[in-house]
Amino acid sequence: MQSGESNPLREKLNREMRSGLYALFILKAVEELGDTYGYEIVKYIEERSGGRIKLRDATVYPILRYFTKRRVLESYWTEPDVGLPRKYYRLTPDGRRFLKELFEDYRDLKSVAERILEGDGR
Amino acid sequence: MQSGESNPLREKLNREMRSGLYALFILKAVEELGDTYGYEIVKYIEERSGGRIKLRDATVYPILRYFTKRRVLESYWTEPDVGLPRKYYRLTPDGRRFLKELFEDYRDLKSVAERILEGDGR
DNA sequence: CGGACTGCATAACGCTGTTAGGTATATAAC
DNA sequence: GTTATATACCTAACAGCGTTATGCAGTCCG
Repeated sequence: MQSGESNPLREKLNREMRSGLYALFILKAVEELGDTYGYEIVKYIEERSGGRIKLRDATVYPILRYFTKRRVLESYWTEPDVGLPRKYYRLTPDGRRFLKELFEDYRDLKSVAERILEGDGR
Repeated sequence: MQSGESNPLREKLNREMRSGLYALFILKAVEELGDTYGYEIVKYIEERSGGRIKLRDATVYPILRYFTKRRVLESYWTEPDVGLPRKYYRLTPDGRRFLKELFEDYRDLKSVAERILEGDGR
């Protein structure tokens, strides 16, 4: 994208690698930002990744609703005097624990991937 | 699985995180093993990951064919005097270059994930 | 008044891995 | 001899995901 890539197969596999981390990125963003909303999450991840991860809103909003349904997040609407209504999200206590577990899994996967791909630990 | 996990949501997100790396794991296995075949790839990855990554054959064989169609891999059958016929795969020259690129992308994603999740580099 | 940015939502689509089968040989256990 | 396990490959049906495309709507700038 920013580098002159144009290999469709490479881009496809890149998307696949990234997409598995979206849910974790979003939860982490909510943890970092405190009470926050979809659009801000997208911007936060984009900025944090140096512009390398650009989530679509059609990716983020369903994930937020999905987590809300499962009590990982909770949400509420605000009606500001000026501007559009916003739907805010924050981690529930269960969600906080869940994010910790998921983060451990991520670390574990990282070490497994390093073993397979970079020959560490053997 | 081996640890007493039984949180379906956690398992689902774990699967998603892992699945994005399958193609890369398989290509890396072919690079490491030289001429090799599906069953051996599954065992190699399982052993290399300390039993944490167990690919299904129904996952691996379609991926091998997919890469073969795109000239990343090439394949040939062997008819041993004893045992079952095997379909061997190896990297093509293009495939070798492609794997290098993909490996760079993986390293890049890893660093981006660390920036977002572990607060490195900021 | 038009464009860019903000802010949320849903439907249709394509692509993946999973699940669940099928076929087949070799070997060890009972 | 028959069952179980390991080896070795394949395909079809399904569920789930992100992408694409589209809609609505307020704010701000030129």
